[in-house]
Amino acid sequence: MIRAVKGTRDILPPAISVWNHVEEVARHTFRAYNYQEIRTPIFEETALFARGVGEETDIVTKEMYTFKDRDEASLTLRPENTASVIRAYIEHRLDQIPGLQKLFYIGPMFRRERPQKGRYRQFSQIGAEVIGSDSPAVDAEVIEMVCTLLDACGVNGYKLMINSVGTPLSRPRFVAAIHKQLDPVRDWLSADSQRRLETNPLRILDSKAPEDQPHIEALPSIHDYLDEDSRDHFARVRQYLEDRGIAYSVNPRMVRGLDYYTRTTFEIVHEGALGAQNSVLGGGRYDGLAESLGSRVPAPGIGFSIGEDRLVMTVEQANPGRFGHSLDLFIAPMDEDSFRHASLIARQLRQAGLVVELNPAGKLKRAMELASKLGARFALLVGENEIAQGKYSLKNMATGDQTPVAKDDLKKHICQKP
RNA sequence: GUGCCCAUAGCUCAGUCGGUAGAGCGCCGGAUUGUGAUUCCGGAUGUCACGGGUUCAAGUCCCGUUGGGCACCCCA
Repeated sequence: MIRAVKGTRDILPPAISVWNHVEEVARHTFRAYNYQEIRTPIFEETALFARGVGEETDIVTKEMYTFKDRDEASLTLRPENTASVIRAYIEHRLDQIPGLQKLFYIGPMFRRERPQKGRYRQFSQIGAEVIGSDSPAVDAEVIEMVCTLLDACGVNGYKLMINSVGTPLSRPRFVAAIHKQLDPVRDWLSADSQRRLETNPLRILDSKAPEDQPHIEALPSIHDYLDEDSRDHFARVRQYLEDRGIAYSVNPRMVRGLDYYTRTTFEIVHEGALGAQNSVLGGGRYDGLAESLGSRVPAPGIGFSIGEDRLVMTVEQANPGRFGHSLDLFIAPMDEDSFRHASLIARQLRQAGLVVELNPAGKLKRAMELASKLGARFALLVGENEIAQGKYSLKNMATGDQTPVAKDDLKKHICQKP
């Protein structure tokens, strides 16, 4: 038997209805904040991600699905979408369009990791980018929007964390400080952190190893090493969040795994359905990304991405069974003539916007059983008597009440709230 | 990439000391005429994940593979 490949999965009804709901809420929220959708290809030249995400990142060094095209070009299934959006921004000279570019996307990403709860090799992200401004006002609006989106999904109890990671100019000074303090004690660090000291010292900050904790706590804060502009930027972001009544905590240990982040970074975690992968959403500012991808004009930006799989898990837990498919009317014709007659009724009611299932002619008992199993709100019995009288037997499946209704009154009866 | 746990019917799971496969739910059919969700009766569930080994005999013990779960690394 051929099965879905490791780390991928089928999303079947009724689970799909939660996905649709989340996506509808997202689109609605994006529209309110004046974002427009962008769709970029699902694969790109490998160099885009290598340069955009960072040559030394885990994503690039060990998680990408990279393959050779027939002409030997190296292509990669996108592991994230920010680099692609910036590529499109540069390629189509979107800087020439008046105002900021506020773009959102929903779609699959691919990373070859070991699957576990909340982590898949093909997963979906809902994300957005605002390109063309380095104002902290934009940061605050973006963060407000993601909170609005989670609220609209009915997610409660999430925690917003923010931080500033400085700039490519200020960060090396902090990294130097980490080395100065940790190099002498490196033998006492966890094996992972000893490795990180070489590859990405910032990562040591959020190490979970118990033996690292005393050394981490002794480290200075990254905020002590921020340049003047970054410090001012961060203060204003905080001010704007407070103006909006958005609860947050500053987490100076929060470092993100992609090289392009500058200044503001943020993350939302939710305890509950998500196991160890409790991060629902992450994002940050990337003021130098466009130029590192070859833009001749500066294009500062900020963006985020929501792990849709994780958001769906959280929404499902908060509202179990709430987004099921609904069937307004099940039509049960009793014989061939009734079926042909009923098909016209079905067509009319479907055009009127109702969800209608037209059963083939057959035994009424079986039809009623099926109507019940399908969760139909109403059943419509169509037989010789009904056709002769011009009134059809409409049965409310919840109450069992059954009344004769003329064709033109059917919609009115079915649309009545029980 | 590393570690631990797991794999029996569509689903959730029993399966004793190694002796030839079971339950509940669901599914299908029936209980005379045109009425479901609630009754009663009946039926089919299956390469016991796959491959090898030990044994007279393997769902059961051993090895490998694949898949899944959880955690680490890392991230959404």
